[in-house]
Amino acid sequence: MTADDSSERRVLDEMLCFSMYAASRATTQAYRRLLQPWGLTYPQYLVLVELWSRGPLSVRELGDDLALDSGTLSPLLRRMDAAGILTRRREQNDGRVVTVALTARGLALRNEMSSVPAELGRCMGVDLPAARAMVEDLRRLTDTVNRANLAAAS
Amino acid sequence: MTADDSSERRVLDEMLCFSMYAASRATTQAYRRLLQPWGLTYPQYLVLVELWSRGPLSVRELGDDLALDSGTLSPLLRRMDAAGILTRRREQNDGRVVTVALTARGLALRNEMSSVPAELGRCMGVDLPAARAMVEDLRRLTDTVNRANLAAAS
DNA sequence: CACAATTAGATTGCGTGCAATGCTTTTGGC
DNA sequence: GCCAAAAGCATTGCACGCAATCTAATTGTG
Repeated sequence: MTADDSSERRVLDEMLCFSMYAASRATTQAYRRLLQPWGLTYPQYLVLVELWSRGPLSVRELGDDLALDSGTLSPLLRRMDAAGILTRRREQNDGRVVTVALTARGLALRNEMSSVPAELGRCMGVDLPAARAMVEDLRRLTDTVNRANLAAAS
Repeated sequence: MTADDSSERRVLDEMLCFSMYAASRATTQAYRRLLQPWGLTYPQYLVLVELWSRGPLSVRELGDDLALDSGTLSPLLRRMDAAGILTRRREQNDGRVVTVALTARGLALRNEMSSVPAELGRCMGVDLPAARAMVEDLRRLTDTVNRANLAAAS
């Protein structure tokens, strides 16, 4: 690796981080607009998508899927509960576990909001093969970074 | 486009958003660890990088570069000011503008923190051509989404 | 069975992000 | 010069994200 490569690396690595940071905020912004009619935020929508596809889940399972901890999920789920979208019930057989389940209203949202993914896809303007490739790259990068974070924590 | 393509599109578009969201949080987490010795957050580090490379900037110029508004930057800059990293001075010739400039301490951090980008690059495990391609893809996507957001706002 | 260790959630505290609003200063139209 | 419009920033309010801590319940070990 030449000295030029080495210095371009540094700049590019920081640009890559910033690009992901900026892209994530821009798409969250798009979601904010699309979800506004239902008064939902993007992470709340993610919870909905998980419950639609997987059925009732514990807070821990939700957190594993979305990479969010109880410090984020507890108040978020409380708000969605207050909005009548889901219920939280402590399990009988294991009093530590709280199971999150959609209400009829939460289930009904699946049809009401069926056009959201397509609308969002239009906003991004990425064709199918490119989207596949980006998802693959981002996943690999996320896995690598998470492993580095875990290794450094121990 | 077949029906299968159409349904894969929807899923993939949502996966792409989530991938960016997850990747952004994972890298921010890596930065959190690397910046901990200096008590800095990732957006604070971004402000530092901007001021290192471009010199004193107004709050507006910083906000344009980082896509952050005064609601985020004002308290952030206040904290960095309190930490002795930078100063905020209202301009004489235009009383609306506040110019942000690094202190000697803020400038000194450039050398102290010179290894941060390389450390972060290692965490991500992406080679140079792949990083270039990802930055390009993410930029284009961000631009497209931002244009869609602006168009919908008007 | 007793009891330490573990697990699942909730809570607290702090720093973003961002919409909405307010204030001050400057600019542009007349 | 006057005054409405615009620009630049600060503040408020709310919802994340996440570290740290706490509580309650369960599990594992002897």
